[in-house]
Amino acid sequence: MEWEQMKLIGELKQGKELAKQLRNHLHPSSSSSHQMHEFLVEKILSTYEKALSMLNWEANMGESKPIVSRLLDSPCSFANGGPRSEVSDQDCKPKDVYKKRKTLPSWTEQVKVCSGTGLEGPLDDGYCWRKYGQKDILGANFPRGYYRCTHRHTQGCQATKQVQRSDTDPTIFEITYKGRHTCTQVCHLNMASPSTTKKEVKETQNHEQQNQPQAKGTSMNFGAGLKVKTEDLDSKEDNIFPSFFFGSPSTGSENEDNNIFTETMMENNFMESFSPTFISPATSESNFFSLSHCHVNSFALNVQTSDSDITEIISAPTSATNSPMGDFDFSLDKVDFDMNFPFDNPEFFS
DNA sequence: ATCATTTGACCCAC
DNA sequence: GTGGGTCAAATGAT
Repeated sequence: MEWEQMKLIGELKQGKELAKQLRNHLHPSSSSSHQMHEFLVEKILSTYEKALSMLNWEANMGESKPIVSRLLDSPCSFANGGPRSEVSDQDCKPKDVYKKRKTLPSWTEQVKVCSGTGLEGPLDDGYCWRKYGQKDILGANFPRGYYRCTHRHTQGCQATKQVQRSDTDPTIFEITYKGRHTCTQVCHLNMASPSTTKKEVKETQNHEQQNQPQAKGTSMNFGAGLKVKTEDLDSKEDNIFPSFFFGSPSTGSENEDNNIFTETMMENNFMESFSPTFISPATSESNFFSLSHCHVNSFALNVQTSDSDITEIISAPTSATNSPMGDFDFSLDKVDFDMNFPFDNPEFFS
């Protein structure tokens, strides 16, 4: 077994331990929500178990290359994108590729932006996106923007998203994510990175000016105005990803319109800190504690087991990097990170 | 010079 | 045939 795999396994184990710690903090009370906590935490543990067993399986198969790399190298894998990707059709018939592309899991978030708060466009979700297309959609007042991960070529990350401004409520952006990030994002540490957001704002504002003028302003202010509703819409086939609903306990409202942070924001910050895999000593702590200011109340969970091969492939390598939180529910108010989290453990940041 | 966006064209699914 | 998703050359921004 190669060093990368051993390291990966070690980190997965660490994640497992962290999940256990989380379970300890979310000690079950009589409320059903806590039962849900317990259930979700158990799912996390089982996910890690799966990942570990898969790694062992890979090792037993005599493969020495890291799984993700192998995945991305595979000419027929989903990682090579659509039918007109760089890969020749010798090994992959276009139809097959399309089939596989179709199996990419997707989920939709509705990001609401309130005018007057300085947020006139969809908040950056923390990932680096590159726009590769825009389409006027039939029956839609606003064009749909197509974005893919900036690291598609460098790291083979196949994550894409579509940004569609709502017709009924122009302050709502429907963001459909497809595929999980397999890249090691670097720019996401800057939550307010305007790399794509400004563009999204600009493009939508252009239409907005045509259709329904609105105040301008693109400064990124996380404090107010952003409302996120995450839906699990697509996924008739093989959605393996959860949907999250962020509530704002400070407001006391059950309405998800009070949500503040997007799933990916949470994912990027919390999980980047939670999963030691991509953590850096210089940034981990600040990111980690920045979350303590988030009012995260609950995540609505919707998990489906996959029956397609490709989804299994996707879920395995990404579970430890991109979606380790996908299956559990937590309330930061209730989690005492300081007690058990090994910040001062040098191995943690290895 | 490099990188990101725009936009018309292409391809596939329906 | 049409609509949606993607590509890639042209263009723009830094």
